[in-house]
Amino acid sequence: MAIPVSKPLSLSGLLSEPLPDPLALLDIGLPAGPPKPQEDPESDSGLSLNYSDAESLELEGTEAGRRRGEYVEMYPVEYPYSLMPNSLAHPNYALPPAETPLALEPSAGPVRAKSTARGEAGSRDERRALAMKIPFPTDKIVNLPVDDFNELLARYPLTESQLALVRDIRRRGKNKVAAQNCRKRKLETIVQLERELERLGSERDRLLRARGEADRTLEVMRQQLTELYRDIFQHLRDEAGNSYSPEEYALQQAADGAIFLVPRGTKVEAAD
DNA sequence: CACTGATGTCATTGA
DNA sequence: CTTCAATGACATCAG
Repeated sequence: MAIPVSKPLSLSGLLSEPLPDPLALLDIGLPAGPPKPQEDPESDSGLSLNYSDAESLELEGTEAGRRRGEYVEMYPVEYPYSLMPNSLAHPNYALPPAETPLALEPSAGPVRAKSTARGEAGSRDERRALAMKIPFPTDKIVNLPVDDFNELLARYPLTESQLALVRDIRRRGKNKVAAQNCRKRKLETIVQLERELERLGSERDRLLRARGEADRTLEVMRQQLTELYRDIFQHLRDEAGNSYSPEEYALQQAADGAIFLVPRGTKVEAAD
C-alpha cells in the first residue's frame, strides 16, 4: 500500500486522484482465483510508476483531468452474453470492476515492482480493456470504420466509463498508427533530403570546376590580348613616326566593326 | 551509467 | 461546430 490514502475515500477524492491500477480492480471483478501477489505481472501497466504512468493507468493523461468523472460512474449491467464474442460470452463474464472506493485498494502503489515490460502479453490498452470488461477486442475498437464502430457500441450496453475507455482506446490506437505513419514519412523525407543534398553537392562541384576552367580560359585570353596590344602598338606610328604609348592610348572597336585608336578615357562614337 | 533509437501518448492545429 | 489526421514534444524502454 504505497499510495498514501490519507484522505477520506470520497468520490471527490476519486475524482482528483489518479485511480490505482485497473488490473487491481480486475481482481475484484473476477471470480475468486488464486491469490495474486501484489506484484502480479498482470497488475502492472508494464511501465514504471512515474507520474505519467501513474496517470496513464486508467485515467490516462488528459482524461485524467478532462474525463475523470466518466470513469467513476458505474452502472451495473447485464451483458447479453448471446451477443458477445465467444471468448467473452460466458456466464462467468463479470461486470466491470466496481468503480468504488474499494478500487482504491492499490495493488502495490507507486513503488510496485516493474514486473511487466513493453511487449508483454497485451498492450496497455488491451489490459485496460480487459480490466474494464470491454466485451470486444481492441483491434476492432481501433480498426473498425466509424459506422461499424458505432454499430458495435450500440450492440452492447456499456457504462459511461467503459464508453470513455473505448473511445480513448480508439483515439490512442488511431493516433498510434498516425504516429507510425508520420515517422515513416519523416524518415523518407530525411532520406530524400540527403539525396538532394548529395545531388546539390555534386552540382556545386561541377560548377566550381567549370568556373575554374573559365577562369583559366579568361586568363589565357587576357594574355593573348595583352600580346596583341603590344604587337599592334609596336607597329603604330603617328605622323611624326613616333610610337603610341599603350598607357595613353587604347584600341576601341566601333559598332560597325571599325577599329579606332583613342586616347584612354574617351569612348568611340557610334558611326552612322 | 549515459546515450540513442523506437515507440506510445498527449496537446494542438488545420482540413 | 465536430471530427480526425498530422505532428511536435515528452516519457519510457531496450539495447
